[in-house]
Amino acid sequence: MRPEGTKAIDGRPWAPDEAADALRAHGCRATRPRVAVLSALLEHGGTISAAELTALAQEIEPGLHEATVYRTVNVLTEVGIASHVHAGHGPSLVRLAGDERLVAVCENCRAIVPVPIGAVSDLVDGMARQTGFALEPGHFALEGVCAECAP
Amino acid sequence: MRPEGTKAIDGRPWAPDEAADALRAHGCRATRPRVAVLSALLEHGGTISAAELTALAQEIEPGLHEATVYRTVNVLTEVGIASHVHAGHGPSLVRLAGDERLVAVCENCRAIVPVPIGAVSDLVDGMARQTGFALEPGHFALEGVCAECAP
DNA sequence: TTCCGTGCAAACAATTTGCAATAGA
DNA sequence: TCTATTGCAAATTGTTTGCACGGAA
Repeated sequence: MRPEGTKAIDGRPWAPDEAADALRAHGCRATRPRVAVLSALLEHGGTISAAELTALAQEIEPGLHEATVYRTVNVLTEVGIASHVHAGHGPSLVRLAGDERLVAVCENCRAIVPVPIGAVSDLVDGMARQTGFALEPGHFALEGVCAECAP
Repeated sequence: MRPEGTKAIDGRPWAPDEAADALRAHGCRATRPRVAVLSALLEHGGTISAAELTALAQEIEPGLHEATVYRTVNVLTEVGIASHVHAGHGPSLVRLAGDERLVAVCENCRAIVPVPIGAVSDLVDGMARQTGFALEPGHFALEGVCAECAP
């Protein structure tokens, strides 16, 4: 369960009905499947794969179909509630928008390690200055081997 | 055609029979399909998708099957001739090992932009020091919007 | 009531694998 | 010869889509 007071959508604290309210506030219908998906995402609070999100949402709404999760995630992304991260070989990951922390994924155990955003600000600035390329640090994951898996 | 004198496998200049020789030198059988795949990779000289590599190799060895390209790339990777890069949504990319330049992929036009390796050395050091996570900068691509596609 | 959204099944793309035939060393 | 490697087809995985029904607004 997400601790009370933790920042969620748009930086507001999370409340039980936030999911339905947020959906309506962003101009989406608050259907049971969508509420389940968004609640699961709020409750998890981190960066998660579609499969894991499906499993969590199905605890709230049994019978919910994985295709619905993908469609819902796409809707949430379009209206700015969620965003997705590409993580190398593995499936892409979902999280709340605004939580634009960079993540690193272990190539061995698939662990997701958050990276302080400041760690890449020089890189982003340098790329913009030298090549005009506008990096989107929230859209990709770094890869390597985590401390646990290192020999 | 790759210009004479350009660095290829192990930093040596590329020569017509290099593919077969390199395969044998690394303990692999130099079969026609493998020679075709490695020649295509040498000739291209850059970072390329499996589908593109298949097309190039089929110009040398018609009828070559895509599954063989995947298997060959895996072999080349195991023996240290090639390496692969994960590039966000798109398919993963192949290149010669030792060419560990970081690349950035445009989310809009899929252009592949090389990034000087020095651009991430601070990030790699910082991650190692602060979290023990050993980044592999050659294994993932940065993502963002290239100068051409920026508004 | 009127569409939007859902479940389902099927399509899809990228990649891997089992198997019998083939070709290097 | 004798095993590594190939082509082919089929399985896998992650994700998207067409369609007819059901439920929000």
